[in-house]
Parts: sequence; structure tokens; C-alpha cells
Amino acid sequence: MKIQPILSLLRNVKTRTYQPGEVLISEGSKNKEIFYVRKGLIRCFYVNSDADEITFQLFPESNPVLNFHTLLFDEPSKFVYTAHERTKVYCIDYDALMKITRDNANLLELNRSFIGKRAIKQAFMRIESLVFLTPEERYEKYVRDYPNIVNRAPDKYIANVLGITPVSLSRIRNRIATRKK
Amino acid sequence: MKIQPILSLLRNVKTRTYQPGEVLISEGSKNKEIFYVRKGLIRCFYVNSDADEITFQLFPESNPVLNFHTLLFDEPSKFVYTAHERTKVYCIDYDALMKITRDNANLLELNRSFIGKRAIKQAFMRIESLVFLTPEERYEKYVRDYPNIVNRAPDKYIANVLGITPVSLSRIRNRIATRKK
DNA sequence: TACGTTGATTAACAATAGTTAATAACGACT
DNA sequence: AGTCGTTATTAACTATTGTTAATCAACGTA
Repeated sequence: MKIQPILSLLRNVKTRTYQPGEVLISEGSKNKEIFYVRKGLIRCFYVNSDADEITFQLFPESNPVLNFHTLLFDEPSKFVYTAHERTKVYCIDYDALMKITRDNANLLELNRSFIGKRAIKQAFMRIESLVFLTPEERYEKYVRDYPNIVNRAPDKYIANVLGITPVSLSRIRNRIATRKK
Repeated sequence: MKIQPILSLLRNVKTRTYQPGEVLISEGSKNKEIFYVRKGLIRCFYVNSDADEITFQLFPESNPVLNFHTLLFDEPSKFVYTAHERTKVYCIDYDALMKITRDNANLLELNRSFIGKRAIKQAFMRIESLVFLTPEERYEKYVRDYPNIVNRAPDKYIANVLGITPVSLSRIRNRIATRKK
């Protein structure tokens, strides 16, 4: 593999730090950056007609974050992406990445595997979880799959991610705790 | 754009016809073909520990069908893909497609847009539907999005896809009908 | 025709989730 | 310390779903 495209890639990768509450991608934006969480926690949510924030997904360390409304559908983001903790990310513009990888077959694998596959794999796993599991099983699986999120994010965020209400999540936690005694 | 790679592509695209019940991809298979439904209906399901078939997804005309366990995770398929009606498909092997598109930057767009995006877009839309909507809203959306599936597939398949029981789906249909009177 | 299978509906009941409201715990801020 | 706002928990109630079983209709087949 040639060194030149790798250098070109590295020149385009930025590191950034966000403070808690700071916005990475705002609603309506066509931001095409691809983020990779090095440390911290990113929250992705939408605002419903009652002006409530409904959390769609949480991204802890080692997870890719991307504005899929824009990158997949070429539409403005319906979601807001904010840092929930002080968060450090790697970041590269999608078009820049495409330009570099298009000219270098050896980097195509990186492109396919790194950017897309991880996020897409998570998406399909999540569908299976939502279709095949009960809310209670879903919560237990979430705790297993993302042990480093629980206790860092409020329960109401996690309830939204699981597609249930915070009240119901509280009862589920109670049921599980009671059963284990 | 050069004509050569397009010819190469066309040489590798096959058309096939499946009879009702015929298997396209069996459980445990590492089939890497990409199908596109020209006419008919493909059903994707898994078999649970009680030997019940749980339908995961239905693919009518104009939809891409792919073994995502293998193509995304490089694992054997957990699902069976069968024809529910007499079904005609286009079909190309993923590796053959990669080989052709890798050598032709102009075809990369086709690769990204055709194969992946459609299926991935559907996946993300489905997550939003499962997380944000009630089962009843989900059914109404499904009827809107896939009017050509309802009345062609048994309700029990559709109930599985929506993540509810057939009994519950029957009640939902009843509720909706009652409300409209 | 008679039989068996399958799928949809309905009923009855238990379990769970949604909704609303009250309360308690906690932290931020003055 | 006191106040405010947020979050989690709990209660009370309603609505919905899951589960099981019975019934009915449709279909293919002996």
C-alpha cells in the first residue's frame, strides 16, 4: 500500500473537543462529517411537537457518529447531536474521505469497513432487538451491550432509546432487582 | 463513462425465477448474492427454539434483498429467505460486483447507492418506526408504506414484522375499523 | 363429501405499558 | 441555608398487549 494516500487521509482528520451540551450537528443541518468518539458521550435526539427532546441514540467511546439523514438520504438532519459529557472525537468530512479513497483502491476496505459497517451493523442488531425482544429483555441486552453507558446517562435517555417511557423503565429495573433477590 | 465495465456488469447479472416456498438463502448459508425483486414477494424469517417461523422482513417488487449477516458481519445467515409467491429476481454475486466496481470509479456510485443505501435507509426508517411509534401507528404506517404487501401476505407475517402477536394485530385492525365508522 | 390443516377472529384472563400526579433526592444557583 | 429545576420513584388508574383456548372459514386432499 502506498504511503501518500494515508498521509493525505491523516491531514484531513481533525481532533476536536466538545463541552457538555455543546452541539456537533444541529437540526436541519446537512453536515457530512464523520465522527469517531475517542472519549466521552454523544447524544442524538429529536424534538417532538410538544418540544420534548426524545433521545434516539447514545454513542460512547469507540463508536462512529454520523448524520445519517444527510449521508444516506441527502436530507437535512432531523436530529440534534450534542455532547453529554466533555467529549473528544476524531472527525473527517465525508466528501474529503470519498475523494481520497476513490483514488486509492487499497483504502476502499477502510471506507467500507470503518464508516459504514459499524453503524449499519448496530442498526440491524437494534431492529432485531426491537422486533424480537420484550422491553425488559431489551433493557437487559442494552446493559450487557453498553455497560459503559448506564450510570452515565439519565434513565430517561435510555428509556427513549429502548422505545419505552421512563416510568416503565423504572418499573422494569424494580422487577429485575426484585427477581434477583 | 466507459462501456466496458457496464458490459462486464451485465454479463454477471442473472435473472432467476423462484416458485412459492422455494428457498433463496438457507439458514447457516454464507451466500453473498444480491437480489432485486422484479416481481413477487420474498420472505425472510428465522426459526426460534420452539421451531416456530418468525418473519423478520417482507420484500415486494423493486426491493433489494441481501443476506446481511454475511455481507455485513461475515457470519452465516441466521435467517431463511424464501419466495412467498412465484418471484422473479435480478441477482449478482457481491464479490463479482466488487471486482467490477473496484476497477471503475464511475461505477462506485452505483455500488454505494444501489446495493447499500436502499436497504440501509429502510433499516433506519424501521428503527424510527419501532422506537417512536405505537404498534397501532406502526401498522398504519406499514400499510401506507407497503400497500402492495397487505392482502398478499398472511397477517401473522406482518404481525411478526411489526414486533407484535397476530392476536394483537387482529385487535388493532378491529380498533381502526371501529373508529372509522 | 369428509377430513385435516391453516389462518383469522374473538373471548377471558394475566401481565405489562402508558398516563398523570405526588413525592423524594439531588445538584446548581442565588 | 434556601430556592428552583431536574430526575427517579411510586401510586393509581387506564389502555394495550401477551397468552391460551375456542370457534369459524377457507383450502387442499384423501
